[in-house]
Amino acid sequence: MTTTTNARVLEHPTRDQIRLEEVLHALADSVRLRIVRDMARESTELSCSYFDLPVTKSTTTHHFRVLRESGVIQQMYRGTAKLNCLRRSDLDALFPGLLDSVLAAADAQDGRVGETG
Amino acid sequence: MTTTTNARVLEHPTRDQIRLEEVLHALADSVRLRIVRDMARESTELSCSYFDLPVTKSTTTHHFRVLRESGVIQQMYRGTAKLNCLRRSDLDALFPGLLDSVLAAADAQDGRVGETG
DNA sequence: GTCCTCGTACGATAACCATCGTAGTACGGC
DNA sequence: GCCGTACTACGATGGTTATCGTACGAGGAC
Repeated sequence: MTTTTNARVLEHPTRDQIRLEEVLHALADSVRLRIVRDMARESTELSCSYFDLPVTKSTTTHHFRVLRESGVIQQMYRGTAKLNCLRRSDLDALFPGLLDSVLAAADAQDGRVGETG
Repeated sequence: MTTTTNARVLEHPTRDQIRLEEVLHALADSVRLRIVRDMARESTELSCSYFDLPVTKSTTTHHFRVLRESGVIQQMYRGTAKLNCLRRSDLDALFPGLLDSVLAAADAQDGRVGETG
């Protein structure tokens, strides 16, 4: 079935459906936290292949889906690529300060662990 | 072996050993988030049995251990009871604003979901 | 000493999850 | 139409976790 229907519709939770526990769970994985940090740093739409992750592509797909379904990121297709961006306004509206403090904490922890130099 | 050694010593991570991912994971469970919120509200040492949780005692023990080993709470024995308190100063020093934003987010979500009526 | 309460340890179990490999679909270039 | 790139779907797998029940230990009350 070479369906030409653009079935490439990605399910996202609405703002009201975003749950704190799921967001925390999404951020509690080091691979996903790294994705989120990269996205916050670039602050533009990035394709999945932009990220150089220490896992295979299928695992990458899995992590992006967890992030999307928890409401942390938004994904959209553009040609063969899939663009990702943080749902900053939604997260900031629901959980003021949460994302920023997580990002700052991750940066601070990198400094503590001392992988940067 | 009825060892009378006070082996009732509880392992806690030092401040430097606390890892953001583990803290987020600890907070990403609804039972544990509830415990943390109750502790933050009372802001005093509470025994495990203070909390009216929808799980059995052994599961409660498990959740308290996860919270302790991730560095979120401190536990100490006093007689037959075990007292718990948040490691606020450690968490605030490592992850400024994180705990407060999580607590505020949990309160806001309660308001949204409207279970308080 | 005898009980009671509080919490732990251990084993079991079922669910979840991070990971992979392979096979497949969607889209753009030629 | 054909191929390559980007990503997905599916099945498998091994590890972690949330849950329970039962049996046990530690300390206080009597």
